[in-house]
Amino acid sequence: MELSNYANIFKALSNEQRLKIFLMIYEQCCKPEESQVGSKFEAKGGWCCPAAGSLEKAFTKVCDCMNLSRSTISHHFKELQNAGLIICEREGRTFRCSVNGEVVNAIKELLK
Amino acid sequence: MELSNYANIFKALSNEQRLKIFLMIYEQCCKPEESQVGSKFEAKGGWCCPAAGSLEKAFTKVCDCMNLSRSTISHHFKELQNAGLIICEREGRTFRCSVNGEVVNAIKELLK
DNA sequence: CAATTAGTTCTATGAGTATCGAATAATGCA
DNA sequence: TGCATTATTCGATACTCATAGAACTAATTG
Repeated sequence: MELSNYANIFKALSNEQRLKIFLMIYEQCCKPEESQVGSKFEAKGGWCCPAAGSLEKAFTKVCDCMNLSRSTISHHFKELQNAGLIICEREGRTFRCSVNGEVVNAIKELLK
Repeated sequence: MELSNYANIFKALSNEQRLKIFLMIYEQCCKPEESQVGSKFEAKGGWCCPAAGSLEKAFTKVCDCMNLSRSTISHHFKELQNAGLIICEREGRTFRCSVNGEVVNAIKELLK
């Protein structure tokens, strides 16, 4: 991976609101046990992660947790996807979202 | 550590030039074996890391490797220090610089 | 097909960032 | 003490970013 890719990943995580969005998704997808109890984040009606490793209705749920307009949140999702940090697939009217483990590992490798 | 601290750390690494500066210092301080041979970065007259874990004349050396004005590089050093990623101490006319392991570990912990 | 729900795109705006060159300060040496 | 070296600060500029609201598109459901 190029230096510029790493810079883009860090850029995606450099905004506090966007970092929060990423961590919500990360927590739900990669640490579901922790997240059900005492999560730093709260979703109306609970989070629920039916398929392991991914989060259904991710956009909707994130919107419910944050004081940002939907357009801004949409923009942040795009940035996270462009950086390769998350992967979203349409599921009817909503999105199922998962974390790209390879990218997360790349960060860990860089700082090994 | 607060979410905003993490965001600041990522912000410091989000600019490609600044990331390069950080990685030069990181490589010299934390992976000296690798860096002496076949480093991605080159310093006039070699790097040399007399005291383990720190890099002498860091600013000067970084300036020699990069096509940026000294004022810009100075600014980038400040950002890296403010984020807590590096620690610089004056040594005569130059600076000895080291990586703040705690902050690096905090990133790894966040993505554990 | 009409109505509803979910998310996107466009446009505007204020704030922040990267960069440089010039002026300035700090340090050590002759 | 004066000079050279090293780094910082200042001011300007062009650029990027975060954000909201309005208009729009896509999918589902009655």
